[in-house]
Amino acid sequence: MNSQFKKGVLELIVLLSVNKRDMYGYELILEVSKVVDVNEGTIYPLLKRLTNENYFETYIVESTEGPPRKYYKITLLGKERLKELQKGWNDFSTSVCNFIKECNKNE
Amino acid sequence: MNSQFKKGVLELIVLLSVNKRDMYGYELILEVSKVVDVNEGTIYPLLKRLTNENYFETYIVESTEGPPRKYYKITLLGKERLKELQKGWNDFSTSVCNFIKECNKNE
DNA sequence: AATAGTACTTGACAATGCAAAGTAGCTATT
DNA sequence: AATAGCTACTTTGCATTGTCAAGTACTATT
Repeated sequence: MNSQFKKGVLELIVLLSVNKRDMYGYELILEVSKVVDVNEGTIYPLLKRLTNENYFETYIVESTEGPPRKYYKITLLGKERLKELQKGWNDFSTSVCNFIKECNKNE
Repeated sequence: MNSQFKKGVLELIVLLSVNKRDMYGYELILEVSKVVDVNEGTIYPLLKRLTNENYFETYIVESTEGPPRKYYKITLLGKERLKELQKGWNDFSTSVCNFIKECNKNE
């Protein structure tokens, strides 16, 4: 799969997921993987970035199945960012899809 | 606009455009700009890359309106690449859109 | 000759994703 | 108790692609 397509979109997918309910990193990797293939080394740094940008808050919860889990919770700012990104993706993807349709029409 | 979304997609748009008919760089910038904002410094290097990868062949045509134009013509290999990219984009964008729908359903 | 539009080139830079390696805790099997 | 395997997070170096800005150069218009 063309990994370039994912650029920027993973942020949207992660924001959407955490917006539904608080999640921890490892769980998010499994969740995001349902949509697109993704790497550990992509998600964890992304979560750190989104936390630094105040889109997420975090808290630790002990686990009986392994090491403690760092949960991510979306902030108000995060919800705004999500809204913005979602509109951005929507506009972008529909205009690309329209262009593709136009191009394939004349064949 | 989120410039990350464009990653990889500009290649698709350029391939689609040149697949319709031979075009020169400056013309392509105007064409691509109908779909998404794009920069000179993005398109020309991209055209060079696609030519190096044998997706395009080029030829020069003199112009009475300015400097000579370098036209790009898609190759057989380019057509295969286009097909592949188009399927890739299609799969990717529909799965992202489905995920977004799923997430927004429960609200 | 000065300006504006056409046309192409290039270099330094930023953002994001990937691969790989490492740390560490827990559980089950041997 | 030692090993393996799963859970969970971190970090570093790298590749790719897009942006910005500056520069070259030709043509037409004022």
